[in-house]
Amino acid sequence: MPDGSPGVGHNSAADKGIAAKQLTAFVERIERVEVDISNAQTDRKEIYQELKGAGFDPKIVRKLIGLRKMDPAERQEQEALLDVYRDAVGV
Amino acid sequence: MPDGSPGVGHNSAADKGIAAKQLTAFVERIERVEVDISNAQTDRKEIYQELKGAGFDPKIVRKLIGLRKMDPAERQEQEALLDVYRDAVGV
Amino acid sequence: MPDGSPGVGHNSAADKGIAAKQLTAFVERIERVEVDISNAQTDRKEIYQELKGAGFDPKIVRKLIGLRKMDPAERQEQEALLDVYRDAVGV
Amino acid sequence: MPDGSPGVGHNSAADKGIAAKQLTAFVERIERVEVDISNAQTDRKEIYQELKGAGFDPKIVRKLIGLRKMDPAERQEQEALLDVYRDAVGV
DNA sequence: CCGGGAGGAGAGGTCC
DNA sequence: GGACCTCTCCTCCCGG
Repeated sequence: MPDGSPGVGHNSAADKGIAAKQLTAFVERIERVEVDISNAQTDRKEIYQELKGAGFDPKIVRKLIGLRKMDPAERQEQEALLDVYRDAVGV
Repeated sequence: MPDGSPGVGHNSAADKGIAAKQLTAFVERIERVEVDISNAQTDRKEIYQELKGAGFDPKIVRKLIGLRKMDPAERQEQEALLDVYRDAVGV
Repeated sequence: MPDGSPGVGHNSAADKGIAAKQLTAFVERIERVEVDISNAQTDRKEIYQELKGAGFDPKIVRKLIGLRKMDPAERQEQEALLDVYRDAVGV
Repeated sequence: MPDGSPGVGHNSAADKGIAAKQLTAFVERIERVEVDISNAQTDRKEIYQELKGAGFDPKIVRKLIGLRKMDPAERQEQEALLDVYRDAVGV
């Protein structure tokens, strides 16, 4: 056993220790970014509350934002097609 | 202890048995309806595949069906409001 | 023009009519199965309410049903691995 | 009409202009926080990829993180109850 | 075979 | 306190 790993002979326990450290590090990194996500989500929620207080309809605003996210060309295409379908089935 | 419950004296074990039977019954009932749900979902999926094969856009058809689910008056209201918002922000 | 299609000469309008019929048929088929889905979902919800009334915890029952859905071998594997991870990070 | 609002007499057009500005401001604020959310989500995704590359099972790690989010007392309660239920239905 | 996107389920917040 | 409804998360399916 020529290597310099900690522990001589069977070193599975040491390996497990390394893996445990690795895993813990990953988990903590994830939890950190999840804090960021959660904070931003809270911010967004507050904006929607504010917006509602100002008399805007949050549901419609969500749709609006969804529209703005789309590629303009594609959005237009889809809206045109939807109009065709609506006409076809009579909505 | 005048009742005819199985087991004399402490009958907590018997109670647990009863609860176990109850729980199993509930679980099996749920699983049965979930089979129904799953089957119907499969059916729907197949229809969408068929529809796609016929040249229709499944995504748009989903929107169409969503529109049909809405109350007509409310749908019109929301669409009108959305138009107002779109105009306001320039979408 | 020997056929009996409505419209003479160019029949794109007729084609659109055909497509409209097709689309309507698809939509109605979908809506029919969605009624089935909705009914079954309602049934399930009622069972959960009943079960809650009997003193069982619906949330845990959901997990239980999830476990029953899994392949036993795979379930055991995943539980074993989770135990390893829990031990590693100390949960 | 002593105020300095743009437009004389009926000023609904001006009001609409104000509302449009307000709405645009809200929308842009929301979109800004959504950028933050999206960035953080991307970060998390990358960590999961990295973790997977290191030989960990992402799915199980997700469960692990879910467990860590829970209140310890409540977590133990729920796990105990789940064990009871599992025993009852034989999982 | 993997990544992205859509659908469904679960959890939390809100209103009654 | 319960019921509805929304939002988030997870899973599954399709496309590359």
